[in-house]
Amino acid sequence: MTTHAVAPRPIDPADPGADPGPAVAALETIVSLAKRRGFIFPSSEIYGGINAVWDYGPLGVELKNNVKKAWWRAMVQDRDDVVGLDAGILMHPRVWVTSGHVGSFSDPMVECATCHRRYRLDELPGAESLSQTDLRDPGIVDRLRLRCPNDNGPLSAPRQFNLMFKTFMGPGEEDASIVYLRPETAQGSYVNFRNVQQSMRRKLPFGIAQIGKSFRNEISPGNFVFRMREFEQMEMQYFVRPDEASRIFEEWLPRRWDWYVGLGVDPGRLRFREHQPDELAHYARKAIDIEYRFPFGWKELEGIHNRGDFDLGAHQRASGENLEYFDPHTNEHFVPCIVETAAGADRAPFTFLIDAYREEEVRGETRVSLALHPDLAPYKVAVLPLLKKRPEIVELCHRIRDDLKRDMMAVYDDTAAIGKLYRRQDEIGTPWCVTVDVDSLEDGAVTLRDRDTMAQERLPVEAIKRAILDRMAAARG
RNA sequence: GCGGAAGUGGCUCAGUUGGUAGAGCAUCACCUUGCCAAGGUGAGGGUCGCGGGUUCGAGUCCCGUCUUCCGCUCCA
Repeated sequence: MTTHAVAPRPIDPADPGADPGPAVAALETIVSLAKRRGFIFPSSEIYGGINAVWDYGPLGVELKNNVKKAWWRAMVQDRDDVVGLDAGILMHPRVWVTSGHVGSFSDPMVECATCHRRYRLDELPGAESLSQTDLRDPGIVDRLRLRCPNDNGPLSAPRQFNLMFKTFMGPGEEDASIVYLRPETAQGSYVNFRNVQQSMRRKLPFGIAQIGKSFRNEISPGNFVFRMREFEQMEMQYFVRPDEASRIFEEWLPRRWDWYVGLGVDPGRLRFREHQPDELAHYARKAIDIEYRFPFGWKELEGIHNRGDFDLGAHQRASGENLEYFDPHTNEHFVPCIVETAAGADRAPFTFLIDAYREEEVRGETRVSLALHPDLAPYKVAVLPLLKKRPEIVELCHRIRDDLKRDMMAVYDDTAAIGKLYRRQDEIGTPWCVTVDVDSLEDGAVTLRDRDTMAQERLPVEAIKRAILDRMAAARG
């Protein structure tokens, strides 16, 4: 059951959205920390790197997996109206024709030689009604004497900007075997609508949740992992009666907002932004983004879309298969409408990282900590010896760590003085440390230290795991 | 894709008019200390993004290329 402890901010399309604000960490700081501490590395770095791809390091993959786990928990495990799916990255090529991606993802573009502005050829005055063949004709610009609307400069021949990655299915590189890497996971849910609905005996409304990689040849990737060419999505497609679509769309807004806030994101750095009619995607009836105030401005974190019956309707027409739903209560047949929540599985961890970043001046030194929600932290607990000279202390540390490891990510470290060991864990967001000292050997008690409050509590060794699990449950609310 | 800026140990940077690559932090070892980045001694780690050119000699000058950042454009 979802609670709404935090009221969503009102939608404010007039908000300029350019002010990154002073409270957010600088992008370089996050990039640097991410690399230094093993969260995110540039891909193929020893070869000079590859544009717009980043690799998750040992801590990054824990964080990202935890984010995906939290999303799956909220979306599938906690709900009885949403089921999971893991469709292929490769799909039948006709899927992308039907979805509109082949058409509007591969626009013929022309560029002005003097001002370098670019235009969709079919949107230039005088070219609106050209056929697909004409739009691909290299001589079309000269033939129609098209000039740049901005400065009347000469325009280049049309070039294809296909945002989909292509590859070849089968050993022969013939045209017939070209397939695309999916640019979104959603279509896998749509083409499996009937399979899921029938095999799981679902009645409307119900949803299909998917987490998986998608690929887009973005024109301008960048801002670290914000826009990558290979990225991961967490998408949920909710199938509804047409007369309920608007109401259900509105219901998902606060749910998704609360998910971020519940995992620790400062609501002051979140906002809703509704798409204006002229920026709506071809499939969308209504679209509202949840935006986060990144170091580089307000940017989309997640999109919530009322897609109407565009998707199943289009697939039904193109495939010739019946994708209608029969409502046993009203005896109606109809094509379900879809409310979609589409979140970035890279943007979300990125956001949690930025939002959790804390700096504090302590005696001239900068103390960095990541106030990550316990569910998201790569390590839940570090077991540390106050002194490592006594073998019994090290041995007790290992015993405690091994026991904790059965239930959570736990780590042992003894390569520095205790203060430094604590701060190392602070910097990677470990919420709790367990410290074993000489007294522990006598009284069987150890110190449990909290990352955010630095409060210490003395607990019997046997009570440590229960105490941590209780605190994790409490943090989950 | 265009324009601008920048690439030097893991990170942040210094490196004079071309003359054998440095610092701080980090990492590791040992000694010391023992609850919040303590101190001492030492060690490892860089063919200066990559490729070519000029030069007796290039981190430094020239060309190309890749990557990152900023702006424009674009953006499901």
